[in-house]
Amino acid sequence: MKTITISKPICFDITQTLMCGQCFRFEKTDDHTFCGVALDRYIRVRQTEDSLILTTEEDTDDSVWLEYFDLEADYSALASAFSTDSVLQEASAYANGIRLLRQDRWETLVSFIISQNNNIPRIKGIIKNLSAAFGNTIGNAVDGSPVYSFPTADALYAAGVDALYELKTGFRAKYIYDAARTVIENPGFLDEVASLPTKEAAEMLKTIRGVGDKVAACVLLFGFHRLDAFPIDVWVKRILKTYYPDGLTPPLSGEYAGLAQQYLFYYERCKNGVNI
DNA sequence: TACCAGGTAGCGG
DNA sequence: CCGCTACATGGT
Repeated sequence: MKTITISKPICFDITQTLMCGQCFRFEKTDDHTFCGVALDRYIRVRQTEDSLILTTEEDTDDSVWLEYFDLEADYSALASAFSTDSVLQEASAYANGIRLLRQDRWETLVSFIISQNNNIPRIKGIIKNLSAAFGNTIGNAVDGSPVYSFPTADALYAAGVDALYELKTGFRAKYIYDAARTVIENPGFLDEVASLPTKEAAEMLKTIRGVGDKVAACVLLFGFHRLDAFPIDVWVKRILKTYYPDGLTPPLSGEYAGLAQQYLFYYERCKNGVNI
């Protein structure tokens, strides 16, 4: 194991970034420390006044994590596009520590299939159980318990739909299985999605059973770093109804609409006292 | 008990 | 092209 220290850029907060609902594999262990799995590695991350301190395996260097946490982008510049909108300005002032992670595509796809009509604690539980059952052991947590990678498509396909159902995935079991079948039958599927403009990419993702507009938008935003993808869930629906009766107009329809969405989503949930 | 949770497919109109 | 509902599960 080794420890990496990264000087903390402005507009970065580890708690906001890991608790804003974009990822499901981190647990908070104290005020500023999180443990979890990213890029098939077990990591511990802690934020101090001016640094991000990251403990991980020897086989990665700083650049891997700079990229994963998207620390090289100037979020203050991105957010400046929102200053024309008073609601969004308030949300972004509150949530401006969020960074849009560059997560694994396949994991993001399955995770957001699981997310449908579900709540975040239970989504995390299902993903943990799936990983323990069909992932690979990648090390041990601080308490000694084994840590597992997210299962490959091959592993989930081999497991079969019944085994997925056993892990309390409910009606989503057949959707997860269909996603695995899709990427196995067409190994270039996710690359092709990545090559398409956002709208066409969403249509391609939606050929998988259980992937609709919202899941596709989340997969594109969190797994393909498409900052123009705009997921509309129950929270965003309420926000739109209350503050945006005229529908999606800029900046909610612009090239950074997805970042705006995350600011609004996180702000609204915190305002309503939702603990993730 | 009924309703909700980062929704979607399948149906009838 | 709507709008409506079943769908698994666990928490409140």
